[in-house]
Amino acid sequence: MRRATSMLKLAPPWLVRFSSVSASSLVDEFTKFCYQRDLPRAMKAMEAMQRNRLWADAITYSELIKCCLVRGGIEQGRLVHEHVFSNGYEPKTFLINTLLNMYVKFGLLDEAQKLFDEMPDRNVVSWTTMISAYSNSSLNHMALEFLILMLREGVRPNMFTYSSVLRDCNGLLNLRQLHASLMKVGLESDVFVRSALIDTYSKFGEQQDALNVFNEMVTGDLVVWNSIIGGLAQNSDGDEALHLYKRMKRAGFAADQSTLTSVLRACTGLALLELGRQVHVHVLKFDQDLILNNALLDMYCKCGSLEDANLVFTRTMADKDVISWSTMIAGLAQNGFSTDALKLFESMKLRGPKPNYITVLGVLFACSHAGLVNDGWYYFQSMKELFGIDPGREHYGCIIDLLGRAGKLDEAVKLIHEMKHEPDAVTWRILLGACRVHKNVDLAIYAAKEILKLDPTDAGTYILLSNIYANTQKWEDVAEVRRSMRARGVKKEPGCSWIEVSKQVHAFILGDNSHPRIEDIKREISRVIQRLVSVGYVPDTNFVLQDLEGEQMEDSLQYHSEKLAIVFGLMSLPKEKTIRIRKNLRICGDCHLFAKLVAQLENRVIVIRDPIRYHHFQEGVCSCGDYW
DNA sequence: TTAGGGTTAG
Repeated sequence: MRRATSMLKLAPPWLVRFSSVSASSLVDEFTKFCYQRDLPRAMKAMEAMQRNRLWADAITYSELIKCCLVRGGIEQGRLVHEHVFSNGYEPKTFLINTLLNMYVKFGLLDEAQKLFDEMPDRNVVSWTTMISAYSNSSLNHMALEFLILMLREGVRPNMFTYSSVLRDCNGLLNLRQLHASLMKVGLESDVFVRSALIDTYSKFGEQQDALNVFNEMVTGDLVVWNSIIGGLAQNSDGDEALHLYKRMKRAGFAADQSTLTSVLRACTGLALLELGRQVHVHVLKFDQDLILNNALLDMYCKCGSLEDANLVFTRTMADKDVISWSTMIAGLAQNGFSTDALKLFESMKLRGPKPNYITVLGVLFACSHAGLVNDGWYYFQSMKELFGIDPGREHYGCIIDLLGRAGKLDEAVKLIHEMKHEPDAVTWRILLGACRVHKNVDLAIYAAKEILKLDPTDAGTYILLSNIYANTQKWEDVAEVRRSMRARGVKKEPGCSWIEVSKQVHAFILGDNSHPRIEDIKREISRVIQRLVSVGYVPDTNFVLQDLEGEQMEDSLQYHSEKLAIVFGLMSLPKEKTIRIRKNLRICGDCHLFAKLVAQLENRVIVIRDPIRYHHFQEGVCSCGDYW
């Protein structure tokens, strides 16, 4: 009796309680605690059940495992695992799947794999859980391998499996095969599968396929719309992305953070500042969303409105990550505000996140832009030591630009040959830009030939090369270049400039007279040129190394697309409004001079974004420092 | 019990 009493004293209170209840009420108590999400009591009850060789039903355990995931930890999860396999109890596949999912959610792939290997019967859920786990861990080859093994075992994939595995495709062929096989079993109408298909086709740059999948949709949801809008925006088809955004709204869907991020990206690509500002109003609903705010910040930077970007960065954004800082630093540098970019980088080092690969690119770009050769070299040579980042091809590109800008062309070539990475077309184009500024024809020919070896479709480089040969009267070489262009089907892209006026985008294309006010614009250009000539403007017809990408000598200099757009801006926008233009080709020397003088004479601010650089013209100077 | 969409450079 004394012994029994002492045992009771030693035993924890819950054991005393359960020792007095029947087996079925023990399980009932456990079930109750599981559904009440009372994890500590459920765990104690489970221990008592184990002592008494009692088990509950699989759904109750699955509730307990959910509770471990939300409120507990892996230790409790492992105890559940141990219990459901104890004393010869054989858990159903459903329950093992739940445990499998638990290990995956805790990030314990090895343990999940071990359990999966030991499973007597694996069903589609078991396989899909593993496929999804590998897919989320970026082990795409494993996910695909599992799909093959699953098919070999005769387990048929369902919509869950396909929507997981689609993003693991290692090639377009693979994607088309999966697309065909899911169509055979009629799974293409599932919204998850459809959005995964759209997303994956977009990632491979197959926009038409993505659009086909989208257009076959009868009923879809917001994510499907977001997939197609996002895919188009990421593949530089901003116009189509914005068109579908309007359709989405007409179809009755309200934009969420993901939609607005993609819409902002489309505005960024098209330099549509006014539309971007309208989108900003909707962004205010999601003011804590970091990704969306970063996209907003980038939109203002790339649309050339650094005032707005600064306001977003300093006032709106409570949380900032390395992307926010990098965006702002690169934005300042690209728009010609190098000193501000470097100051911001200093404050990032003091109170911001750790800089990454892209942050350093922005910093080097700022140094190059401001001609800070020593600072650029310092950051380049110490980036590994200071920030733990190995210089990549792009960092070398900035330094080649830095040397080129400073006129150190020989050193730039030496660096290209010394760098660890194989130079690509971009590397050689940077050198070519320096040759243009410093009028080094021989080196320009060398760089142009290197570009064409790597990118035989680059129309601008063919034309540049042909112009150089024409200028030095090497007619056979001119003919050879033209032959190569024809043979490869390379065509000169006409110069095009876009300007946003009263919520409408006006496009001006060289040689195209379809704009309703084209005659007025041409008359106004003549008047403006007359005024400019009176203050000393002489049209610059030296195109040989001026015009990199194509608005040609034989075309009328006077009607280059950016001149049409600038003058249309003067005619249509109030005096205090900045004239903002986006171009598809690099700005030519004459248009650059024209813009500087117009800005001065008409007391206007003009911002032109070409494919590579930004030009802020104000009071007769350009933020690019005449280097582009 | 298993699934899909958004941000910095080039």
